[in-house]
Amino acid sequence: MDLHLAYPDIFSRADAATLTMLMGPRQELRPRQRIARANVPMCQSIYLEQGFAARYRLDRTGRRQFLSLHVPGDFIDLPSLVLGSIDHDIDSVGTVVLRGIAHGDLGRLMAEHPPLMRNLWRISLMDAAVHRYWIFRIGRLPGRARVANFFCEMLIRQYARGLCSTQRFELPLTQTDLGEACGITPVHANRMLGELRADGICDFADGEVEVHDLPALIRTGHFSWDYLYLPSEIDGALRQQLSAGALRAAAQGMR
Amino acid sequence: MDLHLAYPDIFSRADAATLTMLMGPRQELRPRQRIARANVPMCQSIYLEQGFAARYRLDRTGRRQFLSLHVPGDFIDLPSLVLGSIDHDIDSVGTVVLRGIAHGDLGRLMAEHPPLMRNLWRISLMDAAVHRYWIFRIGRLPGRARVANFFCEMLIRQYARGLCSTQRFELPLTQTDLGEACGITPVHANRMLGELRADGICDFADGEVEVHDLPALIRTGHFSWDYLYLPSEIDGALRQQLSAGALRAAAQGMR
DNA sequence: CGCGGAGTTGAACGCATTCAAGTCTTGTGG
DNA sequence: CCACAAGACTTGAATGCGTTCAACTCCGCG
Repeated sequence: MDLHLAYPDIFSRADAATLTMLMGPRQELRPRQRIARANVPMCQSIYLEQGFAARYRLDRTGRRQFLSLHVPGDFIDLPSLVLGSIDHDIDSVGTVVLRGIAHGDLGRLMAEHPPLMRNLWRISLMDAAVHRYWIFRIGRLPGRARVANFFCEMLIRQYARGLCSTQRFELPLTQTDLGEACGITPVHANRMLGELRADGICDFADGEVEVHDLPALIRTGHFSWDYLYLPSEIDGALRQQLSAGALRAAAQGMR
Repeated sequence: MDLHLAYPDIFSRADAATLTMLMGPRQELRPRQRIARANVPMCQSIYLEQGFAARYRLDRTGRRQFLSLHVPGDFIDLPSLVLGSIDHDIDSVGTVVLRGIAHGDLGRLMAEHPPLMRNLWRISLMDAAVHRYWIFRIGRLPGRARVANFFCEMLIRQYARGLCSTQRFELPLTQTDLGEACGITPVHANRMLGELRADGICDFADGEVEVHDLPALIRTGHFSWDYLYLPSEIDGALRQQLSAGALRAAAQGMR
């Protein structure tokens, strides 16, 4: 995943090329490896070229709560660039490919080229909007809607990068991981998945979600994607797909 | 609350003075008034000179989920400076005093004085760290611990600004608001407060929290403040207070 | 072959919600 | 000045969603 493709409205091709020049070598990590550690001073930020990565905090009993889940193409660990370190751990979820960018290089580049700083800031703010939506999801939605809502986010974030269609997307989590993302137990996650499957809404297996009825998934999850700040073309494409799907469904219903 | 006092490690006295020059007139709002609206283009950011303000999202049934609660001295609505608008509403909680800073003025100032941008970015990142901790609180802690944990955050954020001692602090919320912050019902919030009171830990009434046993409050809330990125003097002062309190408690226990 | 992790399912329990009633305070209008 | 309405707080009782405990299957791997 190339930086310009990942953030088309943030990095021009030229900016993306400059940043890519500064990146260190590709580094592959296996599942459940530590990417960044809490309270350890960092000297580089990380670009998640392939794969998924989870930020999480442990509770007293040692169980994880995911704080966010990064999808391929995310520029992660920007907080450490400005704050020096982070307050939580980040692990790979599934196999990942990372590339580091030294804080020093980024600092020099931002000094020469100030708009870059604003662009990176913008990415941080979009991440923060996602954090806030997670608070809403976990605080207000019942388990079934939580899972559906989470799937919607993962679908649309990947769709926006051209990584999937609206029928199927990658999500290399175990059911336990899914529970840790949604704040429910693995057993309950399993049951909610069973319901979504039985209702013909979607099917989660083998690290993939197959979406059978996207409008129903969105409805069940009480989802709206206003918080994702999608480029307007993508937003338009999505709306079109959905209304086309609705028309098709209505036509089928009329037969 | 002066900007330098609110962010001593971010804004020097000189920077704070410059920014304060740009601020519009003080504006007082009564409780539960709209400060910023979702999806409406903003042309100014807001400094919360006095009082409390809540970001929230409504669920389908019209109930609010707080996404964050700003305390006096917070620079709020920085997201709108970079993103243009926000995806949720912000209301006053209790009476507030606001001062606006035009995005245009901020933009010019950042252009002349690049370090300022990094400092504002830093504030955004500290806010994001708080968001993440809210996910943890709501996702992993049972009701009683959630309330205690939330109180700890409110205490320490205000303590760090010199707004309170560790014995008592302002929190002009109703029990319903508290429930909306912690993701529980008003009735349950009431019961958890009753337990904390009965256990001699703290007492929440009339918009104030009286802390009777801070170590117990922290323990009950499974709280740690690593995510608040406090200036080291403040962090040190807090640790000292706590260990002094523990020693005093131990001495009393030995009598 | 046997181990361990992931997924599945049943049953009992319990935390939190919901519904409901009642108190108290505050502010407003008769 | 009092009556009354509205909102905040409190408490009880019933319900139910989600957790916990437990058993069992399936699959990949040593």
